[in-house]
Amino acid sequence: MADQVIACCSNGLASPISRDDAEALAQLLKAVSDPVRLQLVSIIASSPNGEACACDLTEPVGVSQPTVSHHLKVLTQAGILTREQRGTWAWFSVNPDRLNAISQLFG
Amino acid sequence: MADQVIACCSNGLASPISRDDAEALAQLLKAVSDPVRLQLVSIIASSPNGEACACDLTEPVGVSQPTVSHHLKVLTQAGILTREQRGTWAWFSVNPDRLNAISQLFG
DNA sequence: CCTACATATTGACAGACATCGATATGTCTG
DNA sequence: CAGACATATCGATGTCTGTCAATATGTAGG
Repeated sequence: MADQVIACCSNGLASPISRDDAEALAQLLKAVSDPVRLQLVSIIASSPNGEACACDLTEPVGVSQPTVSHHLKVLTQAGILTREQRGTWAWFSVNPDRLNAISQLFG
Repeated sequence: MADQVIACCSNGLASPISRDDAEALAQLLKAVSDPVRLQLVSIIASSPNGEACACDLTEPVGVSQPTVSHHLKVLTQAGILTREQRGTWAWFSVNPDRLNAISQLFG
């Protein structure tokens, strides 16, 4: 399982990984392998309270609203972002565990 | 510059990153966002002396020789692998700095 | 309920990419 | 130099993906 690969000390690539694990990890990595999505994550992570409204994300990244919505969905489905509806607005925050998983894979 | 973003403590996403930085980082991340490439890196990293011959890489990942060659090229061009020709054989080793860059970005 | 606004979905399209078979290039050995 | 073998390149193909305009859905406020 990918969770074991991601586990503890030294990095998760210290022993050969199975195709299934590689497949799961690649899916997680793909989610952050896009410039717009990296910008979105960095903006959300550095916002007050660690959360940001979708309404404030379209302008700084310079793509259309549907495209931002699409990227937010990809990141949310990958478990990297958490979505919370608050009235009219959708607030997104970063899931640190998911990012740490990537960090530990290569660290 | 991407190198600054990758720099030190806490993670590199703690402040909003520019499109150019995001573009450079995404390119690096894309290189490891493929199941076959993740397997290749893990196999090489866990080999004796931290290096492996291309001849030993085709079988374990289960794709054709040209495809493996292609993936090795992508990883090498991204600076993740180093290629060394030794007679008939090509030996590949992992560049730890490059992986640490990713680790610190998310750590 | 109707209007205004925020967000998501749909459909279309262009570009990127993983993969393969065929072939070229390179290197050693006899 | 010829044959064997390792690796890279080429060309083709099918699939995935980022993007947008148009539209739908949802959520207040008057």
